[in-house]
Amino acid sequence: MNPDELSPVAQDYLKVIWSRTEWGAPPITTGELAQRFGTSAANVTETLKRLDAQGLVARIPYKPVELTEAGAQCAIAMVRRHRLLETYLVEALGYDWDEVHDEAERLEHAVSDTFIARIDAILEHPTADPHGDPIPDADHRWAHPEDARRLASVTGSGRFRVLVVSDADPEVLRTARELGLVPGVELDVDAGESGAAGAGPLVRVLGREGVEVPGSVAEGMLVRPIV
Amino acid sequence: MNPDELSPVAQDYLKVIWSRTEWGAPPITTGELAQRFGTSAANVTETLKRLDAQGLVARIPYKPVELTEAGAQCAIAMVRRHRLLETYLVEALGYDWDEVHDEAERLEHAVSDTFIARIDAILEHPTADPHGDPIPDADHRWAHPEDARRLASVTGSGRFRVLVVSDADPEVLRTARELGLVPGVELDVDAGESGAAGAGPLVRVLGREGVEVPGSVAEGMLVRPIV
DNA sequence: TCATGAATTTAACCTACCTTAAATATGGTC
DNA sequence: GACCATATTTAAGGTAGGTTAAATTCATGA
Ligand SMILES: [Mn+2]
Ligand SMILES: [Mn+2]
Ligand SMILES: [Mn+2]
Ligand SMILES: [Mn+2]
Repeated sequence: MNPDELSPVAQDYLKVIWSRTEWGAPPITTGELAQRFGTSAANVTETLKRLDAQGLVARIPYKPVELTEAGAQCAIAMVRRHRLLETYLVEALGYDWDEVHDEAERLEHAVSDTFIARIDAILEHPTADPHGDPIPDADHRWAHPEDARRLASVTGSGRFRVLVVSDADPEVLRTARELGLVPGVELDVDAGESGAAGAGPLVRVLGREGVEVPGSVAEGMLVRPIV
Repeated sequence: MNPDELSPVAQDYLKVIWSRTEWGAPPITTGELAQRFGTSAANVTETLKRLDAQGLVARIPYKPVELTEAGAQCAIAMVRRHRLLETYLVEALGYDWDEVHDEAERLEHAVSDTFIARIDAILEHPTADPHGDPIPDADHRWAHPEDARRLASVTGSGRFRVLVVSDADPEVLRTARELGLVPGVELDVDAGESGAAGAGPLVRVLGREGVEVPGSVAEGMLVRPIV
């Protein structure tokens, strides 16, 4: 099913449900969806019933919701749109990486497949958005590193490369940029035992001073060990 | 009032009501709005009641509808968005002039003021869209030539310059382009008495063969006499 | 096993936008 | 001035996406 036969609300639900499990997290619950969309759990239940009736999610009452194959295909198409748009806003329109998410969140429901194909070509088929999130290609294929983990979950010490910085909170993005923590950067991490709540791990970006990474930033950052 | 506090439906109504009088035509009726949006007259009446309650139109039952000052300001902001987007799609994304209208019709409801300001700067503050329609500036000012008329209404003969080709019908745009009838072009027109219905005036583009312009194209084209 | 608190669903109600069918106002015409 | 065709409005009803409050289910700890 083509995602633009769906309402903007349906498109957003599929995208959020899919994104939840992108890095291996368990499926999303009614309450979490309500929080994410700033709406009531009652409204989420009703909306999930409609998506279930359309064959886009497999809903079991009282359980976290999962996508059907059709729902997943629509979701991936929406994720592709969202991330290509974010990339275009940064590369072609001079947006900062903490400004693009909200704009893309609206544009993704309005652009045509033609528009997406044009910016994909102009950007020369990028494989990651400004935050490091992978961009599925036109055939809905993309590469996810197996050994990604949250910086906040790193214990002990070692050398890592930054993969992704979550675009959910603009403040996290601004802080990360100030600390030099952008996708591709190499880090020496020394995280003690398991990180006291609040304070994050001690991190040294190569060629910079050591800094303590705030918990919120470490929580939103995915890294992979360098072999 | 800022137009993005309004629903897409409200935004489109204001834009269409405003556009109707842009070149001096009388205000638009319920029936014409219904036809334009492909909906029922009953639905138009209900929607106009809501716009009236919001102070955006001054509705007198059974009369053509007119905008309030607040409604006109929103309308102009939407027209500006629409025409800047059309221009950007042609200039930056390689769209053809008969493809941009539908895409802009959706994007205009999704873009932020920031987005509009960026493309306005990149395009160096254009004053006309690809069809020749004037683009209001950020202060909602723009220039309309006084002596514009429909090519279909020209009688006798004379020299004219093409101002605008209507973007309502992509087929008209393709035909106009094939005939060389694009904004800025000079024409020698010989239109006989008042044009038999269907067949349009005889037109000779400077440096080209004389051609008979189809009625639908002559109807959608605004020209001004060259002094 | 069973009581309890939290999460979830159901119920009742709302607005915006859409439909079709029926009623009504309007602008000529005789 | 009454009549008629047409445009418009009103009426009744539907769906998507919201709300709050009440009922229900689930997981869990005593
Ligand atoms: Mn969105
Ligand atoms: Mn992103
Ligand atoms: Mn247009
Ligand atoms: Mn529109």
